[in-house]
Amino acid sequence: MGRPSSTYNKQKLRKGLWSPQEDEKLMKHITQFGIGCWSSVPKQAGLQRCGKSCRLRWINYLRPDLKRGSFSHQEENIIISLHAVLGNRWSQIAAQLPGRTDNEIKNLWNSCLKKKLIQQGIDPNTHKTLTTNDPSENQVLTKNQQNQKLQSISMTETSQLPINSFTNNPNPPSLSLSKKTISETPISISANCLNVNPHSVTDPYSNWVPLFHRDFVLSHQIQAEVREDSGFLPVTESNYCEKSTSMVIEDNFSGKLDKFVTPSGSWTCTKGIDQRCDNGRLTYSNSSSSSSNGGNKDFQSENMHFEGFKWPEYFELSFSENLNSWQKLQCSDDYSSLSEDQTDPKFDLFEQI
DNA sequence: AACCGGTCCAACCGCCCCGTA
DNA sequence: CTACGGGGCGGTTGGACCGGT
Repeated sequence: MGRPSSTYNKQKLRKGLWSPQEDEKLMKHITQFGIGCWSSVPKQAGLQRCGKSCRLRWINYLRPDLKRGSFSHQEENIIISLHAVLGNRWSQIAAQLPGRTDNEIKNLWNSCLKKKLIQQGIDPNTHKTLTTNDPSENQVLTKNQQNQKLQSISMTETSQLPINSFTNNPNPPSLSLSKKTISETPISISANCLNVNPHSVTDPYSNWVPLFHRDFVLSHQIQAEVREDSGFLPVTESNYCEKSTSMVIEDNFSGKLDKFVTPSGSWTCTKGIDQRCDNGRLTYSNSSSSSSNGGNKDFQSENMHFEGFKWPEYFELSFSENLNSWQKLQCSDDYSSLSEDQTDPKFDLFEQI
């Protein structure tokens, strides 16, 4: 037996566009009572709508954290890149774009981005050049084939994710992970370095750095200019990490980030080693007495531990202007081999999580 | 001014998955 | 195990809007 059915939804329900009065009622209700059982919202809010309609209206229009206005070039590139990896999984794509809805992205894709890619000679379905005559290139993938593709994904099909401007960004830098595939058997692993390729060539249209993960999309919203002779990402914002920064983790990710290391001092996780995240936010504070200002600072994440998925392979990348995509130059298994080596001393540390 | 075709997007529809009893 | 309802998701649609004739 499910939940008791409501006679309310048997009444004549309104459809179509929402009036400002209806918006106001729904907004008032959510503001007052929060998001709960959508099926009971129409009755409680005095709306002649079905619960689903209310939910949709809230998610796609009334939600206060929605970003209005047209998509930026960066956002469009993210969508194209993520679509290459995820296909029409709009909700997962939307999860990488704060303030944007799956519906909005879907509409943008169908009305604009598809055409844009075709104009560039790229098949919007396969994200490969349209010149190929191989019929297998254009066929719809089966679910198994999709999974195989996700498992052995190449950089031409993966993401180029933005590193936003520190200098102009008043918000604390954040880092988010979203799960793209789920390992059949959860694997506890550790790795000793964030998989940021310091030698990445910057996107000619922006300062994006591709952060690639074989099984996950790593979206890194920290702005940095890539310095090719450096092992790390130099942070240009003078007061970056001055007080605290945070890490947003999605998809019930469990893991921890021990510390950032900067020339001016270490950053340690204030919540300690047992920190777990479930769609939560971790906060870090600077262990050094004060951070120096001015100039570039290198930072590195150390001892990043995850469970339930494999640590990514590490790729060298280059941006191809012709193909408008990132190309894998070479691949190192250093991290994946480390990650699966349970004799690695850091593995014990991870086991404590 | 009226008509027409194309574009865009808000909202609906149908399906699926999950939790509950 | 089954039935049922809620919620989420992707595909589709209908109407508003706009530019051209």
